[in-house]
Amino acid sequence: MKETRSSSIREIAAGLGVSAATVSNALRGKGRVSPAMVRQIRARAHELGYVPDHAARALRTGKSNTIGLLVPNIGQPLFPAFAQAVERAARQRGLAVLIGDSRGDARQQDFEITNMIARGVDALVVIPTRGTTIAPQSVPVPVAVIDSAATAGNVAASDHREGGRMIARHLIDLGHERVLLLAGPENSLVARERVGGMCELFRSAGIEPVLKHSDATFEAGTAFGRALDLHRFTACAAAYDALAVGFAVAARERGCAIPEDMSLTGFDDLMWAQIVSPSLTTIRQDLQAVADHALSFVAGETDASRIFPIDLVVRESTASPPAFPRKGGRHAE
Amino acid sequence: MKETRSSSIREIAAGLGVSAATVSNALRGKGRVSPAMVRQIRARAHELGYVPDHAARALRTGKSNTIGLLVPNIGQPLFPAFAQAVERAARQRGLAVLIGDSRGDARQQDFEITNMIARGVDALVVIPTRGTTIAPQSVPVPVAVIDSAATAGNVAASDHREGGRMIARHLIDLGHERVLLLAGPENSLVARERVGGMCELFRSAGIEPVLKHSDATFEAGTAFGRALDLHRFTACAAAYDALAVGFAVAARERGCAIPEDMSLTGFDDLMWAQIVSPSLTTIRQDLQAVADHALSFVAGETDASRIFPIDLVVRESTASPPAFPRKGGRHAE
DNA sequence: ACGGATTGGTTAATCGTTTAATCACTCTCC
DNA sequence: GGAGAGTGATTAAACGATTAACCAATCCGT
Repeated sequence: MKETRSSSIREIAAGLGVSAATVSNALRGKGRVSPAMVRQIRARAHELGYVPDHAARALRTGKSNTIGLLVPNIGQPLFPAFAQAVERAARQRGLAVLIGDSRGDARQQDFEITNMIARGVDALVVIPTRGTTIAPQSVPVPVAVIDSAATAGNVAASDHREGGRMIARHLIDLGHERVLLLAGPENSLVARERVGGMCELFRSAGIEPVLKHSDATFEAGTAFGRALDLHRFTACAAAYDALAVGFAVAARERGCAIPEDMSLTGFDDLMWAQIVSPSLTTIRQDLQAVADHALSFVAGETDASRIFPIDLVVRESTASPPAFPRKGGRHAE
Repeated sequence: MKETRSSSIREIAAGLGVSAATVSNALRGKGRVSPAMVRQIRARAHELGYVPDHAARALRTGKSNTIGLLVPNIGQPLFPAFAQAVERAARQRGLAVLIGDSRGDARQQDFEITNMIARGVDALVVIPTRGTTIAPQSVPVPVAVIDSAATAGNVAASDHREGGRMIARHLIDLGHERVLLLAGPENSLVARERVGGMCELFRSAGIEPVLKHSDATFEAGTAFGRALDLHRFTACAAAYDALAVGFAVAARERGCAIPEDMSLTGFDDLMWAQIVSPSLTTIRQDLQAVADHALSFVAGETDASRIFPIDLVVRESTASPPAFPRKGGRHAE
């Protein structure tokens, strides 16, 4: 009982006694067709519920009006949010989004890219999986790589380094001097930027943070929270929210109060950040802006690569260190 | 400097002095081609980096090897997890996934559906947005609707009703008699099933829960936690994890300890559930199983609709009520 | 050695749309 | 009234892969 599949352009043409070309022209407002005819054709097309065959158009024009979006792992909380932003930006331009998940695997990433190319996407938006890099010249369509500002060929990114600086400045202003830095994966360019920004400012303030590398997971955060000697630090700055939240849980288990005994910061402003208790001071990216720019890049509207400002979101997890003359206090600006 | 775009089938044919048809046959192992020729053709195709033009193939065969996935809101945490499961199931079948987000809007949902049809998807997997329903006969491709078991035309679903029963049984076994039920949106079929399952069992145990409807959001949970008289209840069962977590935060603010003063349960086992403190007793769906069945349905491998079992995950947020002779205790089975 | 099957291929049509090239008119202007 | 300029359409050739129909050999059994 499946409905009769949508009528072709020739059906409309036949019904009106004109040629297929005229219908095509009328529908798209090109060529030379009398206004009266255009109206008739449009009306009939609408009446028949005509929708152009995408494959045929793609074959003829070489454009599929589809872009590919490749994320490292859509299971991780930040990427769906980004996918949503890309999807919105794409729809505004009449583009559909083919989604791919590289599952943190470089080979899978390559496979997905060629697969999407084969499927005729007009462009790609890629968030490279850790430790990998995309060579745009090896891909026959425009590619917007979204990674760190320092990555060669990067097209759009948040200013992770400045975000790192903001976190460090915030902690320094609060009076912290002994800080633990959960630095995330060593081979992540984004993490490197974040950590780089923090270290830069800490050092310029005469502070040498203690760096710990790990995966960017909740569990890794928990492990550090359990293993480390927490009394050595008055603040812990994590390169990812997940690390921070994991650390918080373990710290609380050990009777370390946040922010009273130790301040804690994250990075990304995942949904968790507002929910956990105490709510997390963190950095928020403007994902929609990044996505919009990526789309306008692959659409050829600009050829500039851009770095987007980032926001410090101060919540409850940061305060001045225990024995510190209050300067700002708990809900510091 | 974009690479020369991939060669066509005729290019291979010309280079080997055979016809295009033979190349097509050789590449796909159909028709009659000598083994030697097949090898030659395959070799040359590989050497030229040939990839079949997807649009052309789709036009000719009417199959795009692409499915559309439509979710209500990819920003909400459960759907990305599901999208990942669908994507995996699709890849196993060599299908790509076109993703759409109906943003909780029925009109947008319809628009996305026709849009995807127009793009030639072979099938659709749809999680209907609340209060809407999909009429498969109005869609010219196979559709797997994933909703509640009770929905007409539903193809794959978790057994939300049984999940509700499991929660209720768990709370009853612990000895709770005064229970608050955060029932989620009234027009959500899934929520209705969950709540229905709980009520069914509570009532059969002589318990009449207090129902409160709202959005399935963290904020709504918080609002209830602030507004209600918590002393009236020994347990709160929420139809969604987000509601439960929101409620927990507000309850704690008011000095209500979970699970000592009140037990709390969620639904969905979002990542949060293990992270919040106390960790949340909740229900977990087997998303991969649901996704796999949806795919095998639209692939025509089965025409049965299936309901999948669901798991109770007992964590720290449930215990026997305050003045109750211990039966199970805090970490009850 | 001859009719029929089998093998290895070719031809040509087709999917639905776009687009350059062309055509048949009707105006207009001197 | 005839040359050009518009106007409103038509024709036909793509786009690249698939596939039914056809054809030319070769093989086999009797």
